[in-house]
Amino acid sequence: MTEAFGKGHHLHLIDGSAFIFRAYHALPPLTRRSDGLPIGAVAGFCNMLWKYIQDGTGPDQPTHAAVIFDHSSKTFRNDIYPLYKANRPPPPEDLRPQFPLTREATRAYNISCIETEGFEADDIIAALSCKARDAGGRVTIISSDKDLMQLVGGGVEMMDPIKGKQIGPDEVFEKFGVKPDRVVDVQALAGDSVDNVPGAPGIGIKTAAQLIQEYGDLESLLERASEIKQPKRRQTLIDHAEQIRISKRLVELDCDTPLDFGLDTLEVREPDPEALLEFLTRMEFRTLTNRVAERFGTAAPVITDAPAAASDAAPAAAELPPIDRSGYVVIRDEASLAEWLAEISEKGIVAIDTETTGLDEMRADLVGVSLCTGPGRAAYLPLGHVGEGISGDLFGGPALAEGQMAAERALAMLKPVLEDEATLKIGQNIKYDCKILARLGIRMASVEDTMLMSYSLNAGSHNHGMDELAELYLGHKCVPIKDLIGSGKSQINFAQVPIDKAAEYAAEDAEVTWRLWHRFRPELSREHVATSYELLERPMINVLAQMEMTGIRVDVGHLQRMSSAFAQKMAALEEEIHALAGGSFNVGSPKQLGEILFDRMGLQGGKQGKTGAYSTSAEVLEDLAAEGHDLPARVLDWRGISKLKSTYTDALPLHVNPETGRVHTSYSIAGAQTGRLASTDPNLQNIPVRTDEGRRIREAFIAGPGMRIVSLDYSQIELRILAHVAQIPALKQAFRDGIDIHAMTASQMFGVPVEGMDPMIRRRAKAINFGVIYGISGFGLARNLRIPRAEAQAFIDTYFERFPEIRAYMDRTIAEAKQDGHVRTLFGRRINTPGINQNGPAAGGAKRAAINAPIQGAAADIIRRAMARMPAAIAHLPVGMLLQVHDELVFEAEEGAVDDLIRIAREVMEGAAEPAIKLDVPLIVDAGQGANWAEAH
DNA sequence: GTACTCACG
DNA sequence: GACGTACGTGAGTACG
Repeated sequence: MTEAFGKGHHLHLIDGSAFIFRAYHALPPLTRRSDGLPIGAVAGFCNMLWKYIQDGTGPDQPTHAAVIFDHSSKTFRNDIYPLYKANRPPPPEDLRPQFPLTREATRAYNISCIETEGFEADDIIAALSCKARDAGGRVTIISSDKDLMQLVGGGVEMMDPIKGKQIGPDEVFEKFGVKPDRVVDVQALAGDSVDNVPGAPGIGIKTAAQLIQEYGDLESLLERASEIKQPKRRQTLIDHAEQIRISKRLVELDCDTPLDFGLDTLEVREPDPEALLEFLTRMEFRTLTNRVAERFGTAAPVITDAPAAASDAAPAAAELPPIDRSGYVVIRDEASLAEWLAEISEKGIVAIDTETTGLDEMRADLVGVSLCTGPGRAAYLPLGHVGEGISGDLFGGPALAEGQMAAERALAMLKPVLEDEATLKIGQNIKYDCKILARLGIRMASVEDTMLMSYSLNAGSHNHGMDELAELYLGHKCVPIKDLIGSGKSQINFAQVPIDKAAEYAAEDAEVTWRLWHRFRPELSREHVATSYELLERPMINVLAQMEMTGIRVDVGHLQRMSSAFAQKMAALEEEIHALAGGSFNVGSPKQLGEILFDRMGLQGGKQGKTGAYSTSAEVLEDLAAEGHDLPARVLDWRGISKLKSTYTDALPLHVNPETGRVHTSYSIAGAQTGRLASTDPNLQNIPVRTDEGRRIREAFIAGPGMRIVSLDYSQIELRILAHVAQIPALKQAFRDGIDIHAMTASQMFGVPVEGMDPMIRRRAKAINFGVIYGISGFGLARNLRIPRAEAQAFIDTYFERFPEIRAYMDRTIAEAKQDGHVRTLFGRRINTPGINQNGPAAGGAKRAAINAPIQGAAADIIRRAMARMPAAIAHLPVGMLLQVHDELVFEAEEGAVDDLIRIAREVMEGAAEPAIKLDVPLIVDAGQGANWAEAH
C-alpha cells in the first residue's frame, strides 16, 4: 500500500492545455513524415515533458505529479454566464486531432493524466492544490496562467515553464497589486477579454487593485460604492454590481471540485521504456526517440520513411503467443471489479465489448461486459444472465443467475473510467457499445474502433467483421456465436447462456480486439491512412450514435392507410393478370411469371442467368409492354405497388421503437467500399422519391409537435468533384457561373444553344455525365438511354473529344490503381483495388469501380466532414440531425430555429472540404423545410 | 443460403 | 474480335 500524501511530499501539477497551445504556437506546423498527420503540438508537448522529467532531479523534485487537461465539453461556468469564453475561437483544425495524442503521450511517459467533464483544468488544479496543502504537503503548479495565481500561498507556488521563473506571493502582488487571496476580486472588477469575463467597464487591473486595497475586499467595495469620490467610477460600480458578482464567480476557482481519486495515486513513476519508445516511434519523433533510448540504455527503434512491406509487419503480431482462453477471469464482486478498473486506469487503455440480448441497440438489454488489458489478460463481467432452468420469478420476469454483481453498482463503478477522456477504450464496431451504454447513462469518451482502422487500411480488400479480421490478421478462429446461442428457431438470447461459457466467448472477443488494435495502430501511419482514420472515420462514431438514438418520427396511421389501399389495388391487378394469363399463378414468382410469358404465351425474350431461368426484370417487361402486351404492363404495376407495400408501408411500422415512438436506423460506417454510409434496420436511404405514389411514403416521416423537418442536400456534388479532380475547364467554368450543367454538356457536344434546348438532348447529356462517373461504356449508356449501341458509342466518342481531360483522368486513375493496388480520394481515403490487374471481363468491372471510387468517395468524405462539424455548429439551437442520405442531411428543428439552422448547416456543408482542400468549383447546398420529409425535400 | 428484383444516391 | 458491362448500397420474396 502506498503511503498517504502528506508532509514531506511535493505535488507537481502541470497545466496540460497550456503546454499544448504553447507547443502548437511555438513550433512550425510539423507533420508526420509518413502520412502528413499534423503532429507539431504533440512533438512540442513531448519535448516539454521530457525536459521536465530530465530536470526533475535534485532536492526540489516532486514525489507526486499529474498533467491536467481541459475537458472538451462545456463547463458549469456556461450555466452561470452563457457567453463565458464565447469569443474564443475554436482550436485550429490541425490541432484538434492532436489533443487525444497528447493524452496518450502523457500516459506513455507514465504520468497521471486527469480531466473531468464539466470542469476546467484550472478547477481540478485548484482542488488538488487545496487538498495537498491541507494534507501538509507542498504544491508547484507548472503554468504561467494568471487565472491560477489566486491559488498561490500556504505551500502552493507556481512555476513558469518557459521563463523558468518561480511565481510566489510577491510575483502575484507585482502582477495584480494585491495578495493572492484578493486576486479574484481584482479579476472580477477588471474582467478578461480573452475569457469574455465582463467585469466592470472602464476598470482595469490598476484601478481594481487600488479599489480593493482601499476597501479591503470586493463585497465591502460594492456595499460602499456610493462613497467613491470619482462620479463615473462610482456609477459604474453601482450599475454593474451584479455583473461584477457574476464575474467573480467565473474567475473564482473552487477547492471543492469533486475528485474521484486520492492524491497518493499520483505518485511519481518511472516511464516504462518500452511503452514510451513505442509511442515516440509511432509519432516518428526521431531525435527524441534516440534521446530517450539513450537515457534508458536501450537501442533506439528504427523509424523508416518508406511504408514497411506487409511481410515486415506480420512478425510483430506473430510474436505474441496464440490466444489462450484459460486465464480469463469472471468478475463477480466489487473488489475484483475495482482491481480491474485500477489496472485499466493505470494502463490508460482497455479493449471493451458488451454482450446484449439482441442486435438492435435501441432495444437490447445489457447482459455483460468484457475487458482486456493485454494478451491473456481479459475478464468478463456478467450482469444480466438468467438462471438455468428457471422459468421466472414471482413477477413473471426471469430470475437472475447467481454470482453476478448488481448491475447498477457495477455500472456506477465503470462509468468514471469509461467516461474518462484519458483512458482509451478500444472496441470492434464500438458505436454499438456506445449506444448500449448511453442508454444506461454512460457516455463513453476517447473511443477507438478496430473495425474502422481496418476499413481505413483495407477498404476494397475484404469486409471488417471481427471474425474475419481475427482470421486474416491474427490467424485465429473465433468461437462462433452460434455455438452459444444456436441459430434459427431454437436460438436463445445471450442472457440465457451459462456465465462460464459466455465469459470465454466474450473475453476472447475483447482480447481479439486488443490484439487487432496493436496490429493496426502502427500500420495506420505506415500506410498513410492515419489522417483519414482520425478525420473521416473516428468522428462518425459519436455523430452517428447520436443521430441513430434520436431517430425520426413516423406517422404509422398514414402508412397503414396506404397499405390497405395498396392491398386492394393489388388484388384487383392480380385478378386482371390471372385473366390475361388464362389461369391462376403467383405473380410474385419470377419463375412462374417467366414460364407464363415465354413458354405459355410464346413471347420473345430469351433465357438469362446461370440458373437458366427467364429474366422478368422491369427492363424486359417494359420492352414487352411497349410492344403492346397488357400482361407484362399489369405485372409492372403490381410489382411497383407490391414493393412499396412490403418494403415500406408494411415494414416501417414494425421498426417503430415502442419506447421512443420513433424509427431508429443503424448506419454502418464500414459497409460500403467507397466511404459512403449504409443504412440498415430499416434502410432509410432508399425511401421512394422518384414516383408520386412512392413520394407519399415520405409524407409519413414527420416532425414532432412544434417542429419542422429540414432537408439540405448538395447539388451535383459528384460532377463538381469530377470537374475538380479531372481539371475540366469547361465544366469548372460552368459550375462557377452557376449554369445548367447538363444543358452546357449537350450544347458543347451537339453544338446547339442552351436556350430553347430540346429536353431529349439534355437528357442524353445528363445520362452521359452520370455515365462518366460510373466508368462509362457504350453498352451501359445504350441500355440506359434505350438507343442503339453504336449511337451510344458515338456520343461517348464526341464527349471525350470535347472534354479530353476526362479520358486523361480515367487513364491516370487506372494506372494509379494498377501500380499501387489502391486509389485515393482528395481527402486521403484509400480504397484498395485488388481485382485491377486481373485479365478478362472481370477487369472491366474493377476498372470502372476504380474510376468511380475517388469521385463517390470524395463526396462521401465531404459530407462526413460536414457531419463531424455539425454538432458543435448547431449545439445552441433546438434542433437535431436525424438522417444522412449520401448527399443529403435531414434535421428536425423547432419552428423558430428553422432559418438559423438552414443558414448554419448550409455554411458547414458548403465549407466542408476546407481547409483540407480548396475546390476549384463552389459547393452548393439546396435547402427545404416542411411538416414532413416529402415537403422538405 | 442464393438468386432475383427494385428502392435510393 | 470476343468477352461481359454502367458505380455504390439493403431488403423482401421465392425457391432449392
